[in-house]
Amino acid sequence: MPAGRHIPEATVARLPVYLRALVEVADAKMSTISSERLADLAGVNAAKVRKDLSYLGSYGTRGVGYDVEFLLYQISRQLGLTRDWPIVIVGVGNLGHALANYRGFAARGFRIVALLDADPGKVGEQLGEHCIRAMAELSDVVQEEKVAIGVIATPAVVAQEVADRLVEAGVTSILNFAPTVISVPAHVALRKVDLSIELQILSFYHQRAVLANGLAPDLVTDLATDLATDLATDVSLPAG
Amino acid sequence: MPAGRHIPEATVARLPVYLRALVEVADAKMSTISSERLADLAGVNAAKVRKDLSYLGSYGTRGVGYDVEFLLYQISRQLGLTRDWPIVIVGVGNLGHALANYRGFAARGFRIVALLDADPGKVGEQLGEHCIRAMAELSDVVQEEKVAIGVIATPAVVAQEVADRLVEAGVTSILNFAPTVISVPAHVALRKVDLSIELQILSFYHQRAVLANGLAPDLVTDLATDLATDLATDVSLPAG
DNA sequence: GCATGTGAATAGATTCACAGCG
DNA sequence: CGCTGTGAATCTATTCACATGC
Repeated sequence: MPAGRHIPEATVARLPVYLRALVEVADAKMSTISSERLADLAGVNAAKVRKDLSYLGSYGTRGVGYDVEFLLYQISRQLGLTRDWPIVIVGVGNLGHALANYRGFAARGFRIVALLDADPGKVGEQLGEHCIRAMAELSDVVQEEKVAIGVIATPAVVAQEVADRLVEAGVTSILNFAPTVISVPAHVALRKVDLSIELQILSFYHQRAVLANGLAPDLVTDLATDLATDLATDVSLPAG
Repeated sequence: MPAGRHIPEATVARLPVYLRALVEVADAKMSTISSERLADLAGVNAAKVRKDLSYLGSYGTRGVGYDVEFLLYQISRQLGLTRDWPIVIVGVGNLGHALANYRGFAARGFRIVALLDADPGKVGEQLGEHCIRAMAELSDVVQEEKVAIGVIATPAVVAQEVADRLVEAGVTSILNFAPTVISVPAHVALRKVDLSIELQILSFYHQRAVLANGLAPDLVTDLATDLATDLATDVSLPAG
């Protein structure tokens, strides 16, 4: 069967994980791999691996497994990683810095072609092999370098404006690290990474576990407060 | 109705987004908000907001909306944000640096109590108000400060070992930034943030869009290659 | 024999649409 | 009348279980 259309979102999100596992397996000179082994490496179960891979086509061999190199190529191709993608990073604070130095991008074909910042004090500063450029140059850079993806690493307050300017300049995919919701036209792909939200989600499950294990003497007071809260309707909030 | 049990995972993941929106709304001195308005601010639709909030309890008023302060408190409480959570960050490279300086953590009650690194060259170095400590101190710090959450910002190769040591020291929630799958006992909550995976997912949708718009003359060659690939079975892979 | 590939079954999330209530 | 709260309907994702084919 020639690769079936419409790969589910959840599957797409797992392909990069399989890809990484396969790179390791290939480095270890294994030439085939079973769905079960790949599942272990990817931290999922074997049925999911098989279903996911079946969306790409029937690339395995029954009784044997998947050819590692072949699968590597197919997944790379699906993810569009057989070519380089030029990216720009807007906002060179702590996070922008870390992103600019992050070797994982280059390793997967994401080539940083420019670092931009609105702060005139930063413009001109050298960072690795890049010189920080002014926001005014955004449009030119995007056009000249055919930039596909823009990364927003600015403070939240300016994130929407930066997104607008990226879109205006012709960028059609955006990765947003600013801790705020931004909106873009329908034709622009948008993903977000929010560091403090991840911690808050963890906090939820952590608290849940603590409560479940009865290990939280100091939570008892809070439960009392909660009860009061459920009965009363007016509550003053500890400053957020 | 007193708050119903079992909040779905997808809902939990959105609560922090609502929380942030509500903080803004509260700052703007609005005292009530409709599901529709909150949905706009959070970038979702109104039905979802109502369903999500209904899992916390019936906290709205028909014909009016939700009381902003009250909702803020209820969500904070569910997320366990009415108290401080001591966290440790392991690995003070580029990312660890950025995380240590990230103000969003403190703003939500995540108090960094220690920065640790395996590199003896870094130990002793001052970073903000923290002095980088040796890995050997992990266990003591976790115990003394009752650390709830460990953040892994190390290279991938040592991430599993760091996770093991965190668990051993008594940490029950882990946020992993290292680009690798790690496994932890069932009682430990684990979340991951993978920067390069996000870009790869974007790349998929980007490529998809480009193909759909017929804007990719240089992809034609690739399609030919694909076809050949589908017919042949042996393929050499551009180095990953 | 053994591991893939996949329909069918189940579980989970989203959306619809409207009854219920301030 | 307006907006919440929620069953029912729909859509998406996961898991099961086994026929299929090397």
